[in-house]
Amino acid sequence: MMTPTTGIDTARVDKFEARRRELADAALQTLSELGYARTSLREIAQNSPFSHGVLHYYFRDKVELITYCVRRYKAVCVRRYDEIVAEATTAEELSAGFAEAIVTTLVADATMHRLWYDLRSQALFEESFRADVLEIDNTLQRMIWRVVSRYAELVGTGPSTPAATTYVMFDGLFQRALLLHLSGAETAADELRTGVRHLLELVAPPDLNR
Amino acid sequence: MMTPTTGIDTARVDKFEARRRELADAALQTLSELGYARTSLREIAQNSPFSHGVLHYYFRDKVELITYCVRRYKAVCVRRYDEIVAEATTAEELSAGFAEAIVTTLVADATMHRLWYDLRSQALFEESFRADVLEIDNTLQRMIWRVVSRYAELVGTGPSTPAATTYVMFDGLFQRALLLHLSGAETAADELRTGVRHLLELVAPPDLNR
DNA sequence: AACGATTTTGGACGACTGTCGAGTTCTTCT
DNA sequence: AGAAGAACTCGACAGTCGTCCAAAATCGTT
Repeated sequence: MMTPTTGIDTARVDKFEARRRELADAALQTLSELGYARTSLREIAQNSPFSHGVLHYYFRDKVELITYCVRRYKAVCVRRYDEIVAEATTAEELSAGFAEAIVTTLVADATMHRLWYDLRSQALFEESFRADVLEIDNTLQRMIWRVVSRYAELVGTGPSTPAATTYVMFDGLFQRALLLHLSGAETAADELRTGVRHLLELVAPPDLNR
Repeated sequence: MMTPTTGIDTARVDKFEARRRELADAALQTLSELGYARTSLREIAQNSPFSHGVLHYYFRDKVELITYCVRRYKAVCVRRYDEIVAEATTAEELSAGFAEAIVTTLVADATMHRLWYDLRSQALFEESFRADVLEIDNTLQRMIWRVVSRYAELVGTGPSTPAATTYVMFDGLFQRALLLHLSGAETAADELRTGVRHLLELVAPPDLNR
């Protein structure tokens, strides 16, 4: 017979999880500011209402904290991109809306995006990060695929490129734009906008026989 | 009147530079193994015939060493890609040779490539890395552009995409393949090969009116 | 109000970091 | 051979790191 889940137990678990999230958010804040290599547990704690000791009360060690952060980042990420997927009725509308949304997040959430690329690079070295990174990549890939598929549909054709390839092309475009933007290039946003629109046309070419 | 450059002076400078290169190569070895975040000066020295103190004899501080390493990496990189640029006489030959060369370096030089992506991510946080990273990126972009231009020429058309966009698409493709390869996916190499060939066709579509 | 459990604090620990400099070894030239 | 300078070693330094833990504070229940 299983132990029934009492109300008090779930309340405790909820509170525990809430605090974990709170600490993870403070950690994400610090990580996006300093980067993985320069972020310490004490620095994270200073950007939170707690002392540094509490981190080991809610997380076994640093790896578990960072892993939890990466997973949490994904939630933020998906939400962000879900907002991007517009309910456009024409190809032109979708293309313009999508490009605009990407450019907006490039500028508004630059530090969070650079953290993502930092952690993805860490996954090249630390095996413990790989599973989560690959999962986030796949999630983003599906997002992009939905946009491109819909665009191709509106244009009256099918995507000319596999989902995986399509995603990495958009990702490469964004990554480069992020570096330029953080380097102070005012042209970064504009280049990204035209790049995205060009790429959309490329992977979903207008059906000439329509 | 300028001070004439004596033979002995240049010999000393040469020796000094030679040792700097030697130390930088040891550092690159260690960096590619451990990643930026986990590499210390002592660890670098242990992967060299010298003690850790010597690093401050040849480099002012850690930043100068790493910067020198990045610049040196570029030299290796360019050499590598220069080998890739084949003297193909047909589009098919060039496409096959280029794809094959990329797949080969993906497997053979995986740790060096992951170091590059690590350092490029660091440039998102540390301003001191940006100039060198951007320069290397531009160099790689020109390499890719040469291949794509030549391919388009052989196909009898012009590239359909600007140089910057073309580069980041190939780069995104490679970056993803590297993560998959290091994660143990045997399919990574094959996917990269087909991805590269597909992308070549995409950015330099065969001229149907020829 | 008082008790036990949970949560939080902050100091201590050993290990490691980048940096520095005094001393030793090796080169080079007269 | 011996002096002068360059090249190198290695211990010391002041910090910082992740981790742990005993004590204090807070909370929920009676």
